[in-house]
Amino acid sequence: MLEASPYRLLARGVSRAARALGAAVDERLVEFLVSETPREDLGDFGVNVARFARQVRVSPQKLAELAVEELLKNPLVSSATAAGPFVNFSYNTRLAAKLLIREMRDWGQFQDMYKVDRPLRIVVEHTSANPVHPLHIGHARNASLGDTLARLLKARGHIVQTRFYINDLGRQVAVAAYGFKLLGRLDPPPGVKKDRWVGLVYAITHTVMDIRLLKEKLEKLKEEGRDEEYREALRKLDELVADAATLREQAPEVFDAIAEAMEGRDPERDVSEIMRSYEYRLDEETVRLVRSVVGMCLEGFRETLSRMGIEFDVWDWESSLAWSGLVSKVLEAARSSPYATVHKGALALDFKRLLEDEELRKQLGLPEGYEVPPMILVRSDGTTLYTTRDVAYSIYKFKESGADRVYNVIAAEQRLEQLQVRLALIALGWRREGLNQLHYAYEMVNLPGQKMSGRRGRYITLDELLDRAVSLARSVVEEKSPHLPEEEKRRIAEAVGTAAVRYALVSVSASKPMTFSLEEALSFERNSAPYIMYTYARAANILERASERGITIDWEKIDYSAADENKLRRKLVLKLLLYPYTLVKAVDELKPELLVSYLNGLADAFNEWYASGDSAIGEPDPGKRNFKLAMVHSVKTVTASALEILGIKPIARM
RNA sequence: GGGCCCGUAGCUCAGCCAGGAUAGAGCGCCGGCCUCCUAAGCCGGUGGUCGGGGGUUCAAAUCCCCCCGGGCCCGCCA
Repeated sequence: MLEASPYRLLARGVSRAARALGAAVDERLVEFLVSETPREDLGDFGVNVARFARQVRVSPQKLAELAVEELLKNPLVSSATAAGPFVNFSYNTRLAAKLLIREMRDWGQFQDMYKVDRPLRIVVEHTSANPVHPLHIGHARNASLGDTLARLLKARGHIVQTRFYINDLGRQVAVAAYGFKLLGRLDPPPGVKKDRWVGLVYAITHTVMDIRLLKEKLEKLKEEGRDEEYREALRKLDELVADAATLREQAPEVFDAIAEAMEGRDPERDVSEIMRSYEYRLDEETVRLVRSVVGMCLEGFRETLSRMGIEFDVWDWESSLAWSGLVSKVLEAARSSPYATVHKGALALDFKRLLEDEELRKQLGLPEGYEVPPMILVRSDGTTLYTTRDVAYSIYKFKESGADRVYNVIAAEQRLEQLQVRLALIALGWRREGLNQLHYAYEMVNLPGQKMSGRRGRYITLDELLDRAVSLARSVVEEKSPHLPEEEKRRIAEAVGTAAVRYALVSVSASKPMTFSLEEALSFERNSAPYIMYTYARAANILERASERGITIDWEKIDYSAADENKLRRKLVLKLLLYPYTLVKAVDELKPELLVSYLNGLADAFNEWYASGDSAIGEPDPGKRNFKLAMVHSVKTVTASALEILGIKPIARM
């Protein structure tokens, strides 16, 4: 069926015509240029062959005519014409329908068709949120993209493993742990979700510390008479105090307990001490404390992510990596490396000479003269930096999983860091790893009118967002399907609400900053998860109603001529025919949004046909009824498949 | 100052890598459609100097250069 796609048909036609003229054209390129014709009378699909004609040294018209001859040899092509430089053709709908429906009947075989010949072992690392506050909308974009990427690659036949990197050696975790130490207890108050609790303690601790620090700075500025800076700092203090007040409102006793316990201490030193003790495992009490705090947060993450259908194969602790000695190994390699340097008095790697390698620059896609600042590896207090540990983690990911390739789904703002890690790998002798670790970058998500800050506890959590989505979905269910049992209404609302969020997040290209509007994601109209799910439920319902009346599809007695009888049926058949090709393209280009827009188009075609009143169940002719039901079955099957890949569970009723 | 990403209809976005046939969706707005397999649906209408200016080309939303606007990066943060 992949070969029956218009892309392959035209590519083969053009390439054979060119070969007859003694030249070869790049079939991939032809495929890229295929498009639907702008007008029905021109045929179904076409391609402009002007650029290939130049290559073959004939006129575009001539090449187009030859390609037409080639196309006409294929029984799937009912007509083909040359229109100027364009080669256009129309499908033999009956044959296309027959091919389609036969493959759809045996779904397993259908799925095999878009698998690669040689599967790769691929790791997708995604989400990896700092375990110090609940997940927010930005993490949701990361998680949705990452999980969908993994599902896409799996559907293509690759062996995929998803991993979450628990970043527990950073300063932020130490601050959170410090807060809990000052507070003297771990457990959240009853009814408070664990990650929310960690987030609150973290924000309070961080903010109280910052206020202390800023006050000290203010005194100094006042003494030194630096008025302008003083006023600037004073304004900042006002903001901080306002944030602190908001935080205190949420949990006055907790706030006061932490603030009081901090009196007379040196919080900066305390936090550094926690970091050092933890990274080098100097005392078990600190280890237990940090692990407990992080563990609470992760439990919250898991809960939230599972609502979106996201689970991980492996959770990697950054600390375990350090304790295993792998980080030290990287440092040793760095010290004896020809790229080692001292930058601002600290051990660092200088990539200048590495980047002189033109071949390497090309492989990494870096232009000539591209500069990368030196990468500092160790702080003066002896602790390592995130980037350094990330180098060790990269090696670990490849080694542990036997991966051929690793995708890191990480915000675009970390581009430089991700590049430095790759360069460090290459510089230190892990060349294969460096070349095969790819950064899947995505831009930020904005909520209209929101400014978020984890440090200050200013954020809308993903939980809140999902809850709101579900409750909106709930009210629609109540309105549209009041007769359903309570339990089912609840299930539908949960499925639809969470799916709407997930779907919206992968429908915009990763490279674009997006504005997430819950209202739009939940518009429940076209172009949304609810619309697609509704379409699926509709198809499922037709088959259900049919079987209630004792009507089942007799696959041996399908009258394929029915496919030709009206435009809407025809359109639907052709749309279905495009699925495998679309899926392959979405995987190979790492663009889940292609699958999203395909699903929209398929749902449109199905709903148009449905609404035209061309009833399947009401069809008196058995052969034609078999055809229509088989078509409904195909829509249901393809929709379910695509939704699953997007991490959305279709439901039969809504 | 240097670098990366984004700018397409009132709003949210496809299309740009791989240049070609009157630039596509959805939302919004206006007007229709439930005795008929689920109306979370369908049909019709409305709406665009593709940020601006140059260039390359038979042909530019798409390629190149300059400029403007927005975001991000250039930490002994992650």
